[in-house]
Amino acid sequence: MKEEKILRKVLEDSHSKITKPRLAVFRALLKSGPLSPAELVKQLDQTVNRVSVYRIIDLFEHLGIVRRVAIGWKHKIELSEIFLDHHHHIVCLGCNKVVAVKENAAIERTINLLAKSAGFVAASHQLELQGYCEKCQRQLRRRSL
Amino acid sequence: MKEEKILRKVLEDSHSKITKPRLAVFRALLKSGPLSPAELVKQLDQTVNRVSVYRIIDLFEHLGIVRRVAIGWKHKIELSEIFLDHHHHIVCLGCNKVVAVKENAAIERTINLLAKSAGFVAASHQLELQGYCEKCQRQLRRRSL
DNA sequence: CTACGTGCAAAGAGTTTGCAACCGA
DNA sequence: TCGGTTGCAAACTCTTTGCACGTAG
Repeated sequence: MKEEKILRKVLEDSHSKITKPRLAVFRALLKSGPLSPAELVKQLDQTVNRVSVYRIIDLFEHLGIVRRVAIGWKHKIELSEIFLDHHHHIVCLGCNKVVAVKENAAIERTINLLAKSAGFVAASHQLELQGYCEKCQRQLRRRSL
Repeated sequence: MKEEKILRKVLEDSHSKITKPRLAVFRALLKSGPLSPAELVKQLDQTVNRVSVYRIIDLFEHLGIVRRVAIGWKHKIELSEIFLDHHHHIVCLGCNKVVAVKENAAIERTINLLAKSAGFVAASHQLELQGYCEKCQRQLRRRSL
């Protein structure tokens, strides 16, 4: 339970209380990965009130515990890089599976150059990929025979 | 009015009618760039009904006339690559200005490699940057003196 | 004990649906 | 003319706000 220790420390440091609803939201995200607010609400139904989920997301976002990411064009909540490595998402167009891909130096370099070409200094970025996972690639090949 | 000709052709080819509301939505996007559904509704208030705006967005999306992009964690509608070059967005953290940056080969190559490292074949991608534009960079420097 | 956090009720956005009237081909 | 399209009313979903009660520190 190393992650939960970090959570407790962040909450304490900001003089926020460690409550059951907050732990429940955190655990749901830790277990299930990126979830939309609605999915979080549904998953915690009977445990945490709808409204509290929204308020906890807000708090967590301000404290840097979670961040909002775009999956497709909808946004989801996921634990921030305090808990997870800097990564991006690739969504399989065949089976909708979401896989995390680790950030690497090449990407970072290329992105900084891209920003520079527009006269910008890059501060942060998000990248989202769509493609086909190995399993779905095989299925596609079989179908096209 | 070259773009409008393309629009007319796409609508005709799909046996959809060329109507005033549809032209109005298209022109708003052409003039203003990425807009959220709500912004579109507001901009077209008194011209096109709220509900019709949503239906037109839907139609345009299915016909590939527009696509939904994540700006911040909210989504906006923008004309698709039939009308615009493949590009990404960089948002200035100082003044919120959104600038389009053109796609280049280096990015594409790096992204394909990234997908490959996860066993995926990349089909498409979106990249969103945040940073500081030239003007805001200068202001930051001045302030920190 | 006290202030912060939660749940409930209800208000407010944003989005969708059903239906009659309208209009582009 | 006629079927697709629009506008209006209303339903529905998602998110925010106000307030009294509960609870962590």
